[in-house]
Amino acid sequence: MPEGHVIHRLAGRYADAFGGDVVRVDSPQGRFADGAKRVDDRVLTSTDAHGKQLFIGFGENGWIRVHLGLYGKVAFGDGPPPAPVGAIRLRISTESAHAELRGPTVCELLTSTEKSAVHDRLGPDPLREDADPDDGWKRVRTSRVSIASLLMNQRIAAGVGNIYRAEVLFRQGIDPYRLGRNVTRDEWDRVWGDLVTLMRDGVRTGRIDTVAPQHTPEAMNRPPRVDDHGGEVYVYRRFGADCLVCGESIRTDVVEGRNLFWCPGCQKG
DNA sequence: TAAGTATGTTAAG
DNA sequence: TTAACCTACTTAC
Repeated sequence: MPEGHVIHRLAGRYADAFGGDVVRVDSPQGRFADGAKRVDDRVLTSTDAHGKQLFIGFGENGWIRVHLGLYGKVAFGDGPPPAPVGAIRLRISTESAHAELRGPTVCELLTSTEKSAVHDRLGPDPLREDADPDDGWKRVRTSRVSIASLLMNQRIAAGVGNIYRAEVLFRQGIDPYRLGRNVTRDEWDRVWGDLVTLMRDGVRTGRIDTVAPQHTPEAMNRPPRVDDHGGEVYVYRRFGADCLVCGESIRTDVVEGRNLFWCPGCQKG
């Protein structure tokens, strides 16, 4: 279950396991059988990640685009692949390693032109070197939509999902219902900078911790809750519990179809 | 055994 | 705005 950090991590894992190798590609479940056939026994040349999109490159033969959606998962293992268990959409393997993809929203083979079109409809990704936060700010500064809605928009900050949305707004003390046009440039810069820090940590650790020691705000002097996803968070899924900083009761609402969590005490105005 | 849940997106109404 | 979709796992009955 993935926000951008998971996807960038996967790009690294695929590259480490298979980069430069001739790989077997198939689709035991069958739904990617045609695409798999076209890159089977080819060299896996490179990988790329932009927001929640993962790209696995096969040189002139194109790119596999994967979007995990809500449920998608990849399981890596050493050695040749075992007999398939469950619905494996995409399996990549050599004699020394294998990777099994289950449950993605998207798994398709693209040309490089089609891949470019995907990049074009995504905004800056805090995890990419080429990201320009001004591209997101241009949309935020004039928007009559709430910042909580805007942070779900992949054209504004690609890779941000429901946990990062809730936690970054909490850390920056911003009311999630504040309209984009009422967010200051300084606040946006701080939100962006915090996303860069948090998401880089996420790539390194494989989970979302909002309290890594090097950037813990002084006010956050109590330990966060360990969420079921394995990360340590302050507001995500803590509905009804006391805020770990100010003690007020954490609230929840559905915004952009997703459960938003925030602290009415820490996030005013 | 059935229902509910999940870090997401798209298409139909 | 709502429903549909991809899968596996947990909880309720």
